Amino acid sequence: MFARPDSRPDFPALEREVLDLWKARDVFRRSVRGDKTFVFYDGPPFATGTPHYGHLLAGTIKDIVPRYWAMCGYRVERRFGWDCHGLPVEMEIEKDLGLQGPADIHAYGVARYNEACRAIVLRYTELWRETVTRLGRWVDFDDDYKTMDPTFMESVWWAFKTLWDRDLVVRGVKVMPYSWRLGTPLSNFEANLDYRRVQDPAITVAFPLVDDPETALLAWTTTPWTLPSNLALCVGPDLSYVRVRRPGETRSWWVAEKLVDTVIGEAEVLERRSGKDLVGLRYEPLFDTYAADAAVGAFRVVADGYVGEDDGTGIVHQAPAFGEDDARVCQREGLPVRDPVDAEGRFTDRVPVVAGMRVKEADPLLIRAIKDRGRLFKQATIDHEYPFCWRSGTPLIYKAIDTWFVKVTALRDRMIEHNATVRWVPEFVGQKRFGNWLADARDWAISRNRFWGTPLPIWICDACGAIEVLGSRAELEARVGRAVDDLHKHFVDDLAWPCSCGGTRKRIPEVLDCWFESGAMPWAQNHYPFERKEEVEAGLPADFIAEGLDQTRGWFYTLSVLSTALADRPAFKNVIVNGLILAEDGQKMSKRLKNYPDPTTIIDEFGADALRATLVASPAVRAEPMRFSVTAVRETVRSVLLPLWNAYAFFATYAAAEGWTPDRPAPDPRPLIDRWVLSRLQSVLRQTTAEYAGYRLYNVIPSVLGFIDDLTNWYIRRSRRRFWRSDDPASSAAAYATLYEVLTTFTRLLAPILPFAAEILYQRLEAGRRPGALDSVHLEMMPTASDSLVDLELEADMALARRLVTAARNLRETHRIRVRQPLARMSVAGPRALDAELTALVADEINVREIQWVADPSELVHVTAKANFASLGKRLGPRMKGVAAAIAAASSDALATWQAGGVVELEGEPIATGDVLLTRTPRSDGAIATEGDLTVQLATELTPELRAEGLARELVNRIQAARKEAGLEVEDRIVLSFRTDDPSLADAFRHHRDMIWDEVLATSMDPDDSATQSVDLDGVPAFLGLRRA
RNA sequence: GGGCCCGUAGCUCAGGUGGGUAGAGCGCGCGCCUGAUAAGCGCGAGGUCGGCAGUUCAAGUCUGCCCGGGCCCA
Repeated sequence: MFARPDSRPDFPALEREVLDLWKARDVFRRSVRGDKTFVFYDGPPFATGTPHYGHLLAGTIKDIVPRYWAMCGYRVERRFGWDCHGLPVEMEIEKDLGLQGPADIHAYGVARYNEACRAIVLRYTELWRETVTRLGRWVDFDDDYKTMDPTFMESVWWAFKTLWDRDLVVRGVKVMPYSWRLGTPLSNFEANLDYRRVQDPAITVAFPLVDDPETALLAWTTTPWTLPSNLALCVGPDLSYVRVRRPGETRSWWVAEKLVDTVIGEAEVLERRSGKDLVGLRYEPLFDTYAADAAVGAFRVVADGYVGEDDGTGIVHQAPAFGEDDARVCQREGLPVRDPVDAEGRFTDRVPVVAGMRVKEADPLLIRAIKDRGRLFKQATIDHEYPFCWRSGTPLIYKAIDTWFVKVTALRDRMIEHNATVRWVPEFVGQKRFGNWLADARDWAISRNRFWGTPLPIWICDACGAIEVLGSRAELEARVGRAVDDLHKHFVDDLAWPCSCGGTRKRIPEVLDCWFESGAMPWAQNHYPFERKEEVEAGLPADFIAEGLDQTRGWFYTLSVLSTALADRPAFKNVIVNGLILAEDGQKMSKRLKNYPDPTTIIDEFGADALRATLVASPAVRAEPMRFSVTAVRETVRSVLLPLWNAYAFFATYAAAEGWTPDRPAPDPRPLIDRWVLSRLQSVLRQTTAEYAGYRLYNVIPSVLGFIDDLTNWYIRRSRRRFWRSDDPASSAAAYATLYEVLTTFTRLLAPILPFAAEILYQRLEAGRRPGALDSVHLEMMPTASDSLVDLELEADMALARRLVTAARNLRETHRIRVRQPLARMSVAGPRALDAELTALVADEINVREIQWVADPSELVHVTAKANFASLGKRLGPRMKGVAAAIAAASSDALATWQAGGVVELEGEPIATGDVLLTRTPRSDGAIATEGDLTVQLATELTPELRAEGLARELVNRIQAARKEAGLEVEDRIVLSFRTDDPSLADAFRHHRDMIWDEVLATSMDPDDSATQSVDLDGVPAFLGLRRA
């Protein structure tokens, strides 16, 4: 019936068998069933590399939670998603094709370029599929979604058009890192790739006041080329500024007070004002480039908190086209963006003195011009870090770029309200991190000057500037009068149509930020609203998503923006956020440094379950960083998988030997220890399912570990005899039925986290061996805890019994008395006496003849009292110290009163038993030990009779060892021989002959001279021999 | 520069709303048990709870500042 298990399980090999079984029986597909729906969204990864531990962790979480709900009767669709567009792909292709930036790409041909991107995007998908599958994650790769699918892109257009119609899209400029060599803006990420230490000019320029030409504001800059575009000067509103005059001069200067020494040197302070009191002062423009803007309020002092006084003058020159803060401040002040620099980084004719020159090359000429105007206060150079284009090696500049924005600021309040309904695990991510991010969310720049992405569906008339936004393929086809099958840039850029004004409507060149696409995934994966309309609307918000902490500003955010904008709902109800996985040395995992083991080698060596359990029991499931180490995986095998296997193997070994089958009834009532383990099982079941349901996966493995200890180190240990050569058929039947019930129930509980181990046990314990068993444990229902089986009093009593055993073992060790040596008695003083059955169990375990319950612990120990600060502190407050001292000095009468549960008055305060903590210390140096409220004493005196029994048990131990050494099977009978010169040992052997024969399965004796194997029994020499009968 | 998280034994980590002598696992040392056996169990050593102030009868826990590490943003 049950097969005898392999003694040494090869988990990776067993797991591969499970994978085959799942595939052959189509278990995943069949597990997607149930009449209630649980909605899961899969965040799409970039497939430009191979999966790493972060993906595996997120993948494990994304597997566990859906498996759990599926076992609770929910239908959980799981579709894999691929993020196909975006810069990472483009960068790889540019490298492959040897292209550098937009000019090269245009020359190469956008169509060929984009098709090259398309071809490479799915390069690693097979590898992903293999790894994710091997991990045991159930997710549908066949019905997946890709952000480059025409249906997906069409839904993205619909989403954009919907935002447009709701007035949530605006056109503006954004100051971005810009490579004039490539003619393109870069992402902040790219700008950070190549910082170099360089020398730049650092000049201080004077801006005389219109109303007082003898007084000038001093501004400092390291980019003189931005000065022709100056439109304002900015001060810190709360900084202190002074007007100073140098000795012997008539002119005076405004500068931050803190910086007078560095900027001016020795000077006389004429006037002191805070920044906000300088606001509104008008000054003479430096160049006449944009002098006309004086009419719209340019060339005056404004204030903003970003201005500091650590360097410069505390007064910052504002060129809104070339600085992000400048642009923000000037926009607020109603000033225009003025940019005299073309796409190649050259000055236009707007600045005649340097027209045609690259901005950086123009610096010296401009400085000269400033000097000629008498406006150069100070010229210096600065040594600092400056960003360079990581591809062309030319310095980057910051430059205003035409950009389309989503008006997140208009959605912010609703997003905050929606976020309050989301269960974040851990909580702080939602409340603090994401909450703060939402609270000062800014408008979202969604256009990219790139190629491989979903084109912005915006057409603009080249004559009148009329804007037309499309939301479907059909609309486009209607405009151009033919079918359009692909919406990528190279298919739609040339599509144009006449405008009512007589001009032509042409598409703008930009594509969408690929984050827009991932945020639109709830709709786009189902081609909403063109298909599956009801399904999508019913599926929002999702019940569950999970990603890494880095998605706070990524997917979590874009999902929230779009679901608020499109549906005015939260995007998800529950989210688990995982932390970063670091290498063992605490550094980031780095392919270059090879400071971490390849995930597949870990899985090949230890199995996917071990990896899953390790990851999911780590701080990474609470969004904290985790140091990954092979040791931890090995430890998981040792502490979780092997004990589990051993428990199964123990059961299967004897069930096979005894021919036990699951249809054998268990007696009612069952023995105490069976009721205990069933109670523990139900308690763990209740606790664990609550953790699953609360998405606190990090609590599951720890609570499971406690039960494994109860099961293997106590239940099975104490029940061994009942499984093998039991002399009590009813007890044996109960033991088998109980352990079977425990193992099969526990298996279901573990199935979401350890899907392979659970399946292995299910196949060996149930499938085909029990009527009604299914094809897979993952088609079973998660058991619900049944309160009727829970006996908390019994659990507490058993816990007390185990503490007694521990204390007794401890005493034996300190007094060097091995457990095989029976002792006459153990005396116990404790909180309560155990019943006869448990007392007998403890006596057997620690090998004493009798356990005596002592009512008055003072026979064994001194009792001293201490104040219970927790109960008294609140009541007494400052009087605590005095009362605590009085309690510590309490009389023996008082101590006795407390022990009896009475109340004693001290310092005018009634002190009850609960207000004190009683400490016991052993009274003599006899074999007494205390642990908390427990005191035990072992009677260590040995009578000849006890000594003889001890020797007999030593002998059994030696014979068993010899049996094993001889390679005998468990059930083999033997012929024994024995010889000793020691009279007491000979006596012990004679006296306990029946017990010894019985234990070692001896059927007869050989002559004494056959005993040749020398053994030592506690210092007593003897010889024994044995052979198979 | 800003937001958030982390800092507890050699290592990896627990330590609701402040309250007893700060715990676990691994590693180390010692011992024990055993037909679940290339396992298992017990005991021990090991700590300025990152630092400094403060609040409090009482701080690993609360507050402030500082130091170190990480993620994200600028």
